[in-house]
Amino acid sequence: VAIKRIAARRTSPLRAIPFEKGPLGAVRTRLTDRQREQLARIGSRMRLPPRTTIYRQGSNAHSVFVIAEGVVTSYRDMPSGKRVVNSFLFARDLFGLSEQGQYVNSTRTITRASLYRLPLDELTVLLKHDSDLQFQFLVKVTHELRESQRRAILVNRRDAAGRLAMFVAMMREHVDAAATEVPLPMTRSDIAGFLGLSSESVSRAARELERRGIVTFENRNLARILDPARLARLVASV
Amino acid sequence: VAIKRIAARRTSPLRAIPFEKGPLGAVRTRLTDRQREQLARIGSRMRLPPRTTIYRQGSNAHSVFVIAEGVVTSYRDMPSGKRVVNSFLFARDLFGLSEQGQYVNSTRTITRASLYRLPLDELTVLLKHDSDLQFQFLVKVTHELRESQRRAILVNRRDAAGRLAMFVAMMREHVDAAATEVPLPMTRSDIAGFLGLSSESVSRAARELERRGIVTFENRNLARILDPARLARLVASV
DNA sequence: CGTACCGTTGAGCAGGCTCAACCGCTGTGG
DNA sequence: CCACAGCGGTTGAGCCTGCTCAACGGTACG
Repeated sequence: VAIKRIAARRTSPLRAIPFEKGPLGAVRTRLTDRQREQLARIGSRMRLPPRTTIYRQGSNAHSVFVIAEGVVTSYRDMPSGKRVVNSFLFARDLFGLSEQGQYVNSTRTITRASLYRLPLDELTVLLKHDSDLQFQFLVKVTHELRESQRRAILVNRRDAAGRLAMFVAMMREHVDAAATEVPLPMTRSDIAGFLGLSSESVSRAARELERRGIVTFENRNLARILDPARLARLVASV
Repeated sequence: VAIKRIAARRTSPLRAIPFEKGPLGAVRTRLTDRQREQLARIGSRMRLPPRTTIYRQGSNAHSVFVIAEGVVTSYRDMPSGKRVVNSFLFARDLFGLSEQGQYVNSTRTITRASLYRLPLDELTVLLKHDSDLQFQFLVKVTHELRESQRRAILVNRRDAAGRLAMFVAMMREHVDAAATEVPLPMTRSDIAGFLGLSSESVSRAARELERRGIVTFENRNLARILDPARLARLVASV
């Protein structure tokens, strides 16, 4: 069943921006049917309900995961009790970073999610034998690195409203660069952990953006962009 | 000349922690003589004086670089004039991340440096043909990603002294995990940009660590760890 | 030897954190 | 179907820490 599901996908299961521009780069972001089939052969599909821990930091790393559907968060619990959210992951994102055989972060579903689980040892062999496929992974990890750096820049801002504006803009990209409705499936605490703010500050920042008429937060899981131009200016004014 | 220099190296030109533990993982962190030779064939060596810009953000990305010797900083200048330092790079580190044909960060030497320049198009071809070599790059980029996440955690700390302590501990790793003398070749501004602090706060944090008897800053480019145990505790208390 | 920049120190301010109380939604069980 | 319990979210008061602006000292490089 899993094989059929992956093989049937027309779009690539991995999402990333290529190293290079141009037609060659564009081609590289997609997998061939044969590669999809190979991944499906070693992988298995998992369906998980919301708020389910996938693995914990420090546990033995056996697999890498690709999201077919749903939203996942990658985070670290610090000794102080604070939770740092590294990233929110969406369809076609890859996760399961390990170091010396152990996962470095914990991951948990936010929405109901469907994942492909790729055993690490088998994936390693496959990547060594298929350099095109491996190149996809290289591009993907490189993309993650850039995203991580973007987050670092985001957190450098002093003002909470600016950080939240950047966050809304980032989430917007996952729907459509021109979308006005932006779903925020994660909790305010998750957002706070990602932005390096307290959840109170996230609340206040949300109210601030509403006061300024830039974004409204219709309910806890939906933001609406009222003034795209001013949002863009605020985001750019780092 | 460049070919000889790379081929002569006994240690791998790339530094990273492998995905997996065990002997297999250990082997993977090293390149074969043939791979070194191949990299040398497409690459050229550059020697640069201190404080020399290697490339600027937004310029056309033609090459990837590997550091043979010296220290390099990767940073972004923001519209507000603030400079965010993404990373400090040392011997065997890889840099030259690009997106759609353009470099995403600027890079500059801190000390005198010796670099291997690898043209991107030739490197791409080489990686596609040598999946073992490509695997090294994959491991390397993955390592960079983890480092970037570590920095994100670091910056989440509220206290300047704690951030600076983590920084000193990080720099210490580049010498020896047990070293008491830690060279800091970069300026206070560079450190501030990396830690997400003002340079004044870095100064005050340095004074604070001295006051507590944990670290002394003997001169602008050398820190001495006085109390490793308390430093470790401070670093861990995130 | 001079000069410009790096680094340090001080004063005052602003913004985010903490603690605390309250509100509102959601989901569960009777 | 409704009531209640619990948690996520919001709002307020006061504190704390890092930022800004400013002046001064030191050092490295031309």
